[in-house]
Amino acid sequence: MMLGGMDGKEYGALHAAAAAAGYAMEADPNASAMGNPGMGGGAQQYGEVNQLGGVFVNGRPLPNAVRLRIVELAQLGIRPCDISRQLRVSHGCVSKILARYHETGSILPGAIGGSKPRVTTPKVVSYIKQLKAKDPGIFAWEIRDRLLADGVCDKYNVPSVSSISRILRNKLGGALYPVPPLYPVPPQRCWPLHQPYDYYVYLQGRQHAASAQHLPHAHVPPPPHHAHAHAL
DNA sequence: TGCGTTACGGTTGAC
DNA sequence: TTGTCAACCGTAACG
Repeated sequence: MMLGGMDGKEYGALHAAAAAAGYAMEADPNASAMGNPGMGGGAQQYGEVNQLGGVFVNGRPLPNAVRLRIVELAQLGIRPCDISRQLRVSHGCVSKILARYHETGSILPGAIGGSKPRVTTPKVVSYIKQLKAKDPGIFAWEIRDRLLADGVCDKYNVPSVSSISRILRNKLGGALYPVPPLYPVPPQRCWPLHQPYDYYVYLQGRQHAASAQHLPHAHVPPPPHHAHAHAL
């Protein structure tokens, strides 16, 4: 099937994204819950009904097929409000999915759940131990600077001063290695706030790792150019 | 009327 | 095993 207004390349890319998403209705626990027109949905299993009469599962992403359909219809030049009515998905949701598609090139929902990757890896801890052994009076923030300067960590995964302090206290033993006061402490920021896209990619990879194993390769959306423009 | 934004109640998964 | 936390979700409502 070829869609008007969309060349083969675009359409192929769209479906590649869907394929990478798993796009297996059977594999999606929500898929059969969608009894909406145009969704290819099966029998209603569970879920709530929105104002448009569409079925959704609160807290769970729309099935990939529906997400794909939204993008397809938009590519055909159909207005978001019409897509919303046709698929019985709230216009806010349509707007969100299209905005994400335009930004990342992916129809995939974000990774739900999980927590950020650990920054205090064994390598980092061992390096901190070395620094502390060489200079027992070193400040936590100095250690942090050294981790950056020596390339052990980058600005996105360097532990916070308080984390370093905790490592010194817990893993090195406060009695043996008295921890100097943290002050003066240079300004710092927390990891997820200034580099959300890295985390997005990390979680997305993690979440889809299982399903992507038997796919040629997962679709990795291009980094949004302003991913952290308003993240702070 | 169309649409971007946001509060809300919910789910998820690592720690 | 259980609870917490911080990410995500879609809907509904507002401007």
